[in-house]
Amino acid sequence: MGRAPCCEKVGLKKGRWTAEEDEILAKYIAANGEGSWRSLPKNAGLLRCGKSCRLRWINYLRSDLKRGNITKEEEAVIIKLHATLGNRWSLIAGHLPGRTDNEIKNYWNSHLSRRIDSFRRLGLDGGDAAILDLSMLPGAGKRRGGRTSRSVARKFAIGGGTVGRGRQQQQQQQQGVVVSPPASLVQSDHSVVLDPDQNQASSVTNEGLVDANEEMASELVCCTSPMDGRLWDTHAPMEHLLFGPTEEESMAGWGWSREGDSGVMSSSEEGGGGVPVTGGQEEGGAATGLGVVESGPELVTKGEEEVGSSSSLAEEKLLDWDLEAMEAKLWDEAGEMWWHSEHQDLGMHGLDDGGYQEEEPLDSWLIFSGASLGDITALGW
DNA sequence: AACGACAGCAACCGCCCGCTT
DNA sequence: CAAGCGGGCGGTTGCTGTCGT
Repeated sequence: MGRAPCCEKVGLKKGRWTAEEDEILAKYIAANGEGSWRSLPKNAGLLRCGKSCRLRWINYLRSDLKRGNITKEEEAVIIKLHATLGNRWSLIAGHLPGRTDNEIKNYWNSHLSRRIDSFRRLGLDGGDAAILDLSMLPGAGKRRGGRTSRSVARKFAIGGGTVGRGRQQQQQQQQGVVVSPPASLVQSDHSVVLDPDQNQASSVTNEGLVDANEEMASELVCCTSPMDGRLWDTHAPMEHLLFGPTEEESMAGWGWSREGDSGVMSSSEEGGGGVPVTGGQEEGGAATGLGVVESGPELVTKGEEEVGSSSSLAEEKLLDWDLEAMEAKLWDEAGEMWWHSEHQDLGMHGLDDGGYQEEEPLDSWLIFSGASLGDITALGW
């Protein structure tokens, strides 16, 4: 039994607002103030739904709006906050004066989700996505062959996490309930097939150590789920992950062509001393994407209450990470860890000369491994 | 020049929540 | 306590301009 509609839709105008309508609405609100949206159209003489009036005012007519030209700084804030808050656009907008949730949502869906997805596939983190430009990618500048069309996105339930993802699933995510692996990994035409069961059985288990040995390193790929931040792995060959299905989409030239070159997070000693990665809530484990240190502070499960109570703290922390302190603490508690990876060879960090970088910067690792601010908070930072 | 595909954006829709009655 | 209402939020859709063929 649904709610009654907010207004009688019969005889009401829909679609684009005209300048005349804008003027009427603006003048009415200037004289009478905001609120009473249901009765506003009638009182103002507008043939519009009250909700439509509210939306038009909040998103476009308010005087304190910036509108357009989102800066790099704002973009970075959006990316960081989205990493923790997910699609809670109103909360994100609260950190960006003059920006509305609708504007941020649209910007994310049309610009950032695509970019982040691209860089995640390359094994980079969201911060890099904020810095680097899509135009760096091969084939950039051509509009075709880029973003998945909405019809296809709907078909395969992909596309920035906004298509085909309902409120219930979002709540499950926030509460730490295990959700399905990202459809982009499961059903994409990149031939990357990630079976959750396989995930259980492979080196990155829900509660086990990341235990990648050299043999696995030749084929194991770690991916961060854009849906829930979990760390997934796949035994799909790297080139299947990174390289598009067509020549046009090929990422050739990005330095991943060497056989066996893959990003694998490893423990310092095989089977011990490493960083356990908890990926779900089964068996009582915390639902985190970050490898939570077993000997560290008590885990905080990401139930709705905890998330809600710590969200503002998390936002502040996210915007002001003390990475040095985090790193020191993590090293103290987790022991040695590093990226057993040459994924810096991508060239995006300027190491396209084939140089080997043993240690991955912690911030990259955290983001890549899907750490959320809840995780960081749980670790006591 | 015409057409189709796509991106970007404005706006709508349905659901949820808090408050009031 | 239940129902209704107002408002807010996130997801989705439809329109329009742009680009490539």
